Amino acid sequence: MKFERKSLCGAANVEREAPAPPIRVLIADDHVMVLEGLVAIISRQKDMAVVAQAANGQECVELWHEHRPDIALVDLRMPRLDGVAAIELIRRADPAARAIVLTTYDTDNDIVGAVKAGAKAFLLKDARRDDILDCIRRVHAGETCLPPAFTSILAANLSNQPLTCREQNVLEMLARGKSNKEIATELHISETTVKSHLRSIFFKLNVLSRTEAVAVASRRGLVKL
Amino acid sequence: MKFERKSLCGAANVEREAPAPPIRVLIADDHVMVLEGLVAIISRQKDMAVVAQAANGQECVELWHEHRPDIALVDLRMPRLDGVAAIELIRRADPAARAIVLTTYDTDNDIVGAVKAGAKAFLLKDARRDDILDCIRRVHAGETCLPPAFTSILAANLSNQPLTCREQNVLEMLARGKSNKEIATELHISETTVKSHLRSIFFKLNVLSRTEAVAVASRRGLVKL
DNA sequence: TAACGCCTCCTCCTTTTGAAGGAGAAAAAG
DNA sequence: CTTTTTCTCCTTCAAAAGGAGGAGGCGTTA
Repeated sequence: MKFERKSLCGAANVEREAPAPPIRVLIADDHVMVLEGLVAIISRQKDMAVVAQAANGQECVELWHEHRPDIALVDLRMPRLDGVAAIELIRRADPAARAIVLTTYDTDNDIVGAVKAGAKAFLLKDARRDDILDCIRRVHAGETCLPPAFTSILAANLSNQPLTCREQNVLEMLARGKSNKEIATELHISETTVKSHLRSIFFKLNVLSRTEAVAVASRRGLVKL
Repeated sequence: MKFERKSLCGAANVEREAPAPPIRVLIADDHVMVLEGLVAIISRQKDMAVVAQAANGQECVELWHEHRPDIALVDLRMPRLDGVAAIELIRRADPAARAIVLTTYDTDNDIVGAVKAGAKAFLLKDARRDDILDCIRRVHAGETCLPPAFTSILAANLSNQPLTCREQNVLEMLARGKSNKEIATELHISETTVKSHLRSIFFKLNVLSRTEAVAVASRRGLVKL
């Protein structure tokens, strides 16, 4: 505020002669409703411009190389190449690239991967108009912004040891309501082994029973319904 | 096709003199991204016009009375008044009103309620552009359209007996991973009674175990995560 | 090579769950 | 006022799940 006042005259002159260039935004989302919505919202801003739209992760990476936007808004769940992979590819080519992740679920397990991939911010799909615009401006200014709900998930997920491949298999069958015996048969292992994996799962998820494990797994998005 | 050919000349004349009035659409969704997206997509069509936008169910009903649109696109999950209730209110005032339900999940339990409330069609939020426009035109023409995934859910839900209040309580605690003993304590009933309710639940959900019950309940949206 | 994590399997033991039967009381619907 | 539904509780019994502890094979990495 003070800065603006101080240099108000000068700034006005500068703006008239050479207005600040708009923030160039790339949007990637396979949901046409969301994609179009973001385009409409962002295009309406004077200080922003949508330079490209992608419907999947692969297209997102290609268009990023073509247009070199200031900010990429990237959906987590996309066909061909998911959001995390897309962000990784982009940031491998240019570590300074700034990506904001779009996600429907604040419980999404992939947000951990997204942070590791270098995402600067998260936007839930139920974000308000101002949240969206604020977020873009802040990230463009070099800040990051994580919704409060995400902090706890990140903490939980970073501290918690990840499930091993086999444990993941067992968990998925658990979530389909299979019994130990059924799991053993389908995975071609003994029932004892299944129990063994289950104990590890219970420990890692910090639960006491298979039922609770299914509940937690479903809540955290560890298994697809 | 044959009809169009037959009266092509006449139709052309009519269109030049008095073009068919556009389909007047009301859109209700609390997600600004989706709302804006639909507005953008629909506004671009020559034969459609967005006459009002609502951010919650209450607003939706009010704006419907004010504008009397041909079609209302209504999100299921909205604050203040959910989609089902909004559609009920609207159709109570005018049984000829046509509503299309927007939903994120094709497993959403509320779709049964929406059908009962008189919804004419369903649109998943990952629908393609053409699906959306087709759906609106078909409903305006008096047709209905239900995505194939919905048919089975409707069949399952309409045939299945609903859970009693007590059974619902037990199911919710089940989904939180509680044991029979814990459920009994919290509900101030004996463990045998809990088991009794569980048997009814298993029968109604057509499952064999508590774990499977939680899996199915979570899939069908019978319990909130 | 040694340490480590992962997957596999074992035994012994306790607790929990689920099936199957019946049965009484209260409330809602007819 | 009946009938139906719902909720409550009982017994008995078999099966499933879970806890504790140990152990061998295998591949990777320090």
